[in-house]
Amino acid sequence: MNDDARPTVQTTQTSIEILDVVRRRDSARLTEIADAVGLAKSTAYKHLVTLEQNGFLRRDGNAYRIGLGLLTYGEHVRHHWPGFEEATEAVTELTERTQEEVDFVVEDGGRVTTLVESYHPWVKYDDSVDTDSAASYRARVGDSYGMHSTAAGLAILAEYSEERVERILDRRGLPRRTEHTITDRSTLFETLERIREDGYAVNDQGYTEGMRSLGKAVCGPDGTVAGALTVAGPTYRIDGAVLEEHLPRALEETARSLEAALAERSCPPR
Amino acid sequence: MNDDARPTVQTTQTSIEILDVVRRRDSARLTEIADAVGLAKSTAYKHLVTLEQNGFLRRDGNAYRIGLGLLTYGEHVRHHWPGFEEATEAVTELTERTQEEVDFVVEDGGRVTTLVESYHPWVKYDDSVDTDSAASYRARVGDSYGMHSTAAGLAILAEYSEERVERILDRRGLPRRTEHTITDRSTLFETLERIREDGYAVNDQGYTEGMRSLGKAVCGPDGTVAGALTVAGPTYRIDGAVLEEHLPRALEETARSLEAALAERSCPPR
DNA sequence: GCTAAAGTTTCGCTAATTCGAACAACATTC
DNA sequence: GAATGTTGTTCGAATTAGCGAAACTTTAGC
Repeated sequence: MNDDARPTVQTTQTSIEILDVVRRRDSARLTEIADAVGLAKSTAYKHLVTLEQNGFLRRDGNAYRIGLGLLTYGEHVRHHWPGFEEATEAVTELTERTQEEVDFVVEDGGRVTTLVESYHPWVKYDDSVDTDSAASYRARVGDSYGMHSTAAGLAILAEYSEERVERILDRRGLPRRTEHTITDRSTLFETLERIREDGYAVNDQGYTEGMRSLGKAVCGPDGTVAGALTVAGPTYRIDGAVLEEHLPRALEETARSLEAALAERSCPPR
Repeated sequence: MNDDARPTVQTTQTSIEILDVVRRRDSARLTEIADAVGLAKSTAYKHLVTLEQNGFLRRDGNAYRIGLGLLTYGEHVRHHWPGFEEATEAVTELTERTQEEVDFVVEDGGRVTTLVESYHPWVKYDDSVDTDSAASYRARVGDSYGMHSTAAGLAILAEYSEERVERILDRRGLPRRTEHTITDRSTLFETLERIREDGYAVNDQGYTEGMRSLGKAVCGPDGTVAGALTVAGPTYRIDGAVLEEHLPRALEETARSLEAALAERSCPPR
């Protein structure tokens, strides 16, 4: 049936789909899972046992959750990602300077994934206004987003060739998140042009209503894009001189020093 | 061949073994992987394609590494773990107070896994002495350890029934890490008795030569063990009054306030 | 430009996954 | 407290789909 070019292993695919169901529901039981992926109970059961034995799932009574084994893999990716240490320092520095939510993201498969986030005790949202929406929409390590709906993603796209951008669009489309999300290609390419002129990207509530963010691509020692730094906050604070001068300058300077750190790491001065 | 009681899915098991190989080698190529798990190249190839398509692996040229998809799962576990927020606060508080490496760990399958670690810029090791060994042996989120070789693990074991401890020992044994590791059962049970008297566990270089740590079990609202807090540092600093008075008191107080926070979370006062 | 090694595809065989049904263990309901 | 429904677990048979060997293509080294 599946005449897709690339050879795959369906059993593994099924196991992965089960993991996906469990993650999305946070907790799921056998019958529920079997229904969701369209498998016989007995088959799903065998998958669950296998995944549990390897620590990919954790069983609590008859409910399955994601297991700690996957934590080991996740942290491995982070700590072995080229430039992780330097990016963490840059995020810390920029967080202290701006007192806003700062993240470092990387592109993967046409989407951006958060690799480093502000250590949260430092970032306090004003309790008086919409704390909930702002706080609950914080980027979390491991979260991934469509590139067109985040400042960081736009900043990265602006560095890519037109055909590379097209390929990503073909694959991922331009799904709408809010009223302000860019949803057609011509607007996107105009925005990218603007970003190249300014040197940084602005995303005005394109992902979350009431949140504005700035992003700037960071190049690695080989000249290719290593990722992007992003600063985000509520619209009432990311405004005026902060939006147009203060944050762009801070972003620019931190990005530059991060690029320097990355270059130094790859060819140490000694 | 496999006459183990529990029904499993071998294909998935194979995929997991491949992931394990890639993680341990940090980066591996097709032939290398096929050899390591004892598969034909063509078979391994299909697994690799499947895992890559799902973001479990990332391909850089012909080298495979762990993919960002697994980061999503890993962070999900952390943030959905009952009491994660409270444990993070406790770790931060205890780190500031002690200025040493602090972790919160949980038991899983007879081993302990680090769920929260000190945010590292705060903890600086004295550059004058063995920085390398101490710094490189920092606990990292997702790392797991034998319970008998860490203070946190011992503290948890001391709360378990004798038969539960026996079951864990049967499964995991008492592998030696250093000259000081507890490797026989009678010594272990004596140590556990001592821990119950003192109210906290001390691990004197049982995991890493030159590192000493203290651990204290933390109970959840239901009375069962939720995890353990641990403070670790080089032997020259974890000594004398610090070892016998200051750290035990800090650990005790933080553990108590964490238990209070966990209780409050499960039955909010409103 | 040749050789060697590595990655990719094809294809038949057989082992292993799959499903359905039967069994056991709980909860729920009357 | 018996009966009924639901959920998890085991078993067996049919067939799918995972596996390995070899052919093919591409890349790397000399």
